[in-house]
Amino acid sequence: MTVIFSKKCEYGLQAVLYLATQDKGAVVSADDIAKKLDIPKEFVSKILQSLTESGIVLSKKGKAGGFSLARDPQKIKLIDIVASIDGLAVFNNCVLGFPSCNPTNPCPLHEKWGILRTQAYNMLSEDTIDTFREKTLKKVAAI
Amino acid sequence: MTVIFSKKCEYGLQAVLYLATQDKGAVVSADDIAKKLDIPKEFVSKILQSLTESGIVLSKKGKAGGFSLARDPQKIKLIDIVASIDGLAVFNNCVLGFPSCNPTNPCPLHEKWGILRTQAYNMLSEDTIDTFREKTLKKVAAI
DNA sequence: CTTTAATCAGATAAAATAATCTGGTTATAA
DNA sequence: TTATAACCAGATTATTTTATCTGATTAAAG
Repeated sequence: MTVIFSKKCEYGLQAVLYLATQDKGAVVSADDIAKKLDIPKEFVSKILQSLTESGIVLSKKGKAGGFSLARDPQKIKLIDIVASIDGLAVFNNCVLGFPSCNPTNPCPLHEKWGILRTQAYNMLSEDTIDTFREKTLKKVAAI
Repeated sequence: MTVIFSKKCEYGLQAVLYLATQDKGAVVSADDIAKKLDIPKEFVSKILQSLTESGIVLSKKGKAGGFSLARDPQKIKLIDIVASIDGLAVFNNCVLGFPSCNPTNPCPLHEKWGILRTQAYNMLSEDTIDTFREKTLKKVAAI
């Protein structure tokens, strides 16, 4: 099982972080990305297609084609990828699965979890992905 | 989609919290629990069966049978239910899905997420479920 | 031009999760 | 002692998620 994001979203985050380690304008094929990250090629290919539609990555067709970031890594945040793939329901839904959990009708964990989920949201929206360049390079090298 | 627990686990947590609102020794049928919580009867029934095997709840067979807590609510923590149903992998796995994410080979979010996940673990292991009695009663009444 | 290597779109398959069904056993209580 | 209402065990079905396949299109490079 995944932690909080779907596999689709995890792979999307990994792929975008990886693209952010490339030189500006560089194009990387889905096949290369899949190999570097050790994830299924066809799957990540589909995910990159959808991120292209969302305007997060650019695709270049034909021979020597592939993917690159649609904007500067200083202008992309992890929450953008999450919002595009999984959506933001995880930041609204009840951690215990109770229906309509809100301040008026809180579940027993509502307040405590509310604090954590705000922190989680911040973790994904405070930094832009250029911040993660070095760490991603190291991590990917070790896969 | 769920937040961090499977549906099975969410329902299990709800059911145990509900049992903790009952008078000591009181027996509640799976059908009653399902109705109060507005969740599928057959499904919660299976979950309660497994929680019986884990020694978290007691089952009483036959007419007027049902379920009750296997020990005092002062001795049960939410993490016990999570550990029994989903396991604790969620507190070890990489939030970005990278393989073998650890202090030696951290992903870009390793440290930040590590703090949050410790807090999440604490949230589930600090209090015993008797603490949640009042809040659960209110929440269930409003379903 | 033709070959090649890539994305793209849509269908399909496989696996995991969620939910239900069936028939059996157990125990209460009329 | 019989009817009833519950849990139990295992099988099955349904749904969602994950992953793959197929054929078409695109564009670079020989």
